[in-house]
Amino acid sequence: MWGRPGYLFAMSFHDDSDAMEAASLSARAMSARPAPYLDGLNPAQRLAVETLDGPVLMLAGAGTGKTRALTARIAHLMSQGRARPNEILAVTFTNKAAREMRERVGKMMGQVAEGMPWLGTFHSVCVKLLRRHAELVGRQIMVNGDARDLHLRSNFTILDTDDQNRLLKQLIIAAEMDEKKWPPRMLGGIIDNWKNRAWTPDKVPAHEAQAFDGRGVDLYRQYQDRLLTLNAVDFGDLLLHVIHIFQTHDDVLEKYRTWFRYILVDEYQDTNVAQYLWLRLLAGGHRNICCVGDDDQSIYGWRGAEVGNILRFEKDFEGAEVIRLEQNYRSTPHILSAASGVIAGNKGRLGKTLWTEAEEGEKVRLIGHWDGDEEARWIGEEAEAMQGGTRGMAPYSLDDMAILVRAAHQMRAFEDRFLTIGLPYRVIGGPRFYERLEIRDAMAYFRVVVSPDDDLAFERIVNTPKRGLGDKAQQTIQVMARSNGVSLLEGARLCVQSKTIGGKGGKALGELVNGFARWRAELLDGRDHIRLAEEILDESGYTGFWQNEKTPEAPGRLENLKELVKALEGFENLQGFLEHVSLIMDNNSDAEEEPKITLMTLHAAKGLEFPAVFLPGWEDGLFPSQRSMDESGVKGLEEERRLAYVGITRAEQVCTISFAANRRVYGQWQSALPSRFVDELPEAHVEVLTPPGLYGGGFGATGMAAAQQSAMGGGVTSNLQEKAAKADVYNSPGWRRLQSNAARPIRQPSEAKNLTIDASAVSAFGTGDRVFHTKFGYGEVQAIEGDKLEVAFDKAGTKKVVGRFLMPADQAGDVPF
DNA sequence: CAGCGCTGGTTTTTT
DNA sequence: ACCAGCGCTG
Repeated sequence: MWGRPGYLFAMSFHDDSDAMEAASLSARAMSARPAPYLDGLNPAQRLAVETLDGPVLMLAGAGTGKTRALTARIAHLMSQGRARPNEILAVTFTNKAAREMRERVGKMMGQVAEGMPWLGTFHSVCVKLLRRHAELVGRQIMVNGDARDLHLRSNFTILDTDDQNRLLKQLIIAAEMDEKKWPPRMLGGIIDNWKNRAWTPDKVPAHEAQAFDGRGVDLYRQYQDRLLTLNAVDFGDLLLHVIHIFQTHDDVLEKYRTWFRYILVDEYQDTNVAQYLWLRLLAGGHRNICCVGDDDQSIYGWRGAEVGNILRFEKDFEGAEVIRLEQNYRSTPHILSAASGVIAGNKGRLGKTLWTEAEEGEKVRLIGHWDGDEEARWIGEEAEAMQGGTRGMAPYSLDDMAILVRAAHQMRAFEDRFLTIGLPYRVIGGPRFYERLEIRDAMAYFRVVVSPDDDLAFERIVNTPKRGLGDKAQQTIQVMARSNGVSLLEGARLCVQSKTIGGKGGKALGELVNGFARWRAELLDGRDHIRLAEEILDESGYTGFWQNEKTPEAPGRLENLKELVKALEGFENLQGFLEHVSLIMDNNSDAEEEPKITLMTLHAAKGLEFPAVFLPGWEDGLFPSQRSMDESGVKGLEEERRLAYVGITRAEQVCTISFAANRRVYGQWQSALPSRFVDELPEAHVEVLTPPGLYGGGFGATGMAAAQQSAMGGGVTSNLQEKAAKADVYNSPGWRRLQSNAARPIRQPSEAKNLTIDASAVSAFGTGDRVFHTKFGYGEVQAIEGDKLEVAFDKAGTKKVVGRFLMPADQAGDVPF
């Protein structure tokens, strides 16, 4: 991209030459030749890139090229000689966003991006700062009557939620509270909330004092003390501690204010109070801060994000330049208009008008269904049909399609349906890689080897795999450790030595303790850390434990463990790995072979785009979510509306919204009205599709059959109730409009049946065969109907599944009894 | 210590 | 309807 001179110039940032010198050099270099990174930017983007001084708010609507502008701005800062790569602070929320930005700056500038150590998530930047200044965090703590001055050390560990909960549980039990009524997770949530608002225990306001049975603040303080003694922090602390350091050490703050000449913030609408304070502190000197965001896409209020931050930007940073990116490069006019129509229902927006030069394209498609199952069936068929091109549209690959749901449980209906018809799909979301049980266990082993004092990690794995060390034995270890003032591992060693724990458990514990001694010695010897990691997992019996496990998840877990060991390659040693893994590792998407339709929540879809998007479940109560409205009133509703906006604006060409009149909710059939958001869609941009059987003669035979089927399937609802439900639905404005707009049926029901099935997979099984399914585990074939097999799974019950998702059980490593 | 049955809860999720 | 987490029993 950049020619040779630019590249050389860029490299010069790495030497220690004076910045002013660099500036004039750069000015000359740049005036010689236009800056290629400015090419193709529209006027607004260009303004956002070139307005370098003072506070800038880049209001970037969906699909308006904000990442492009942001990266160009970084390139511009560097090539103008305004800052060296290491003097730019650029923060994002997710590792993914950080990685993306790094890559794009890299492409633009050559290797310079490698030299941007301060491009990262809020948390990773804070870790870096905190490791430098850990000793500034500390206080006096009373331990057994003595006042002890404790402070954090720079090799502190970062606790995951699991560690956190176990710690809180101990505190709650010690406080003699009923942990049923006052669960640790709840306390964790409260404390998290407080930390999001940058409240240390002494700053929690009085009106929150009754939290957690009036003990919340006290337990919070104890928790913080406990963390300090463990030389540990949680995620919230990363920001909190840094803020505290900045607030109490002017010299440190001043140093970073000067050092970070320019600050860039991505997704500013998602910042919480703590992040906001952090930014204000750092930008307080020169105020060269550029925040990028879109108030209309603020969907994380429930976890502390403050839309207010972005709404208040001009007040907070006086004289701020607000630049709107409004040209959309993603979606068709119909889709944009539909999205704009919906979001217009919100009050107090900063306001933007998205426009596009794109072809008009398809209208947003709206379709109502009798129930959730039928909705899933219809979307499945539509997705199949769209691969070949249907309704006069171009063909789409499954990779180009996504189904975005409000709540994760909605995905089930689709998964069931897709498994039945053999439509390949992929689910995005679920637990992150490093949150998985087996990964945390493995990491706990590594942690104990690296820091033998890590009691939380030791506790986690002392009886995993099972070593015959129950509560009793573990308490004995605790007592031994505490009375000798040593770590749990050391306490365990003493228990073995003194035969306080004997028998089978004692023997196993002895082996474990010896193991740790051996691994630690090897670690200190500088043994190859990948080998060492494998050795730890094998010799501890952890790998073997999963090998013997016959659950459907076991093979996957072993796979993950391999993946974990592979990830070690990127690090010099175990210490380095542990330091970064909790912040850096995310879902690594394995290389995909075959096209698949994507299934995910609306939240997970933010920032993504797809040519064709399905938005099912637009029913009041589900979406907007009743709970959201109950708990947060109008604010909640507005956030839901933004979620709708995010959903629609994910679509590039085809956006299909649907709702069902009846849905099984917690096992009960419930009828629902179409979402109020359906009524907010501007009619001119919506085409109403006709569901199979619903129209052309009122509630036709097929529709009724479907209704009865579902009623029978549910086994609960009477026909009368069905009719009542129907009447309700028909009274809703959305449904009435749906009817009045209903176009004649365009689509012939048969056109969707064109999926090819691997014939060999079907014939490969016979009744009575043992088979393995990656999701349902092992089972036995009960019956074969065409391409579908009825399988009685050992754990998952009887399901109808397409043959291609099955493999013979013996090939899956099943040892028959 | 493992396995079973009971209970309660059930939006969204990052770091 | 379904799952997770807990306590009881063998």
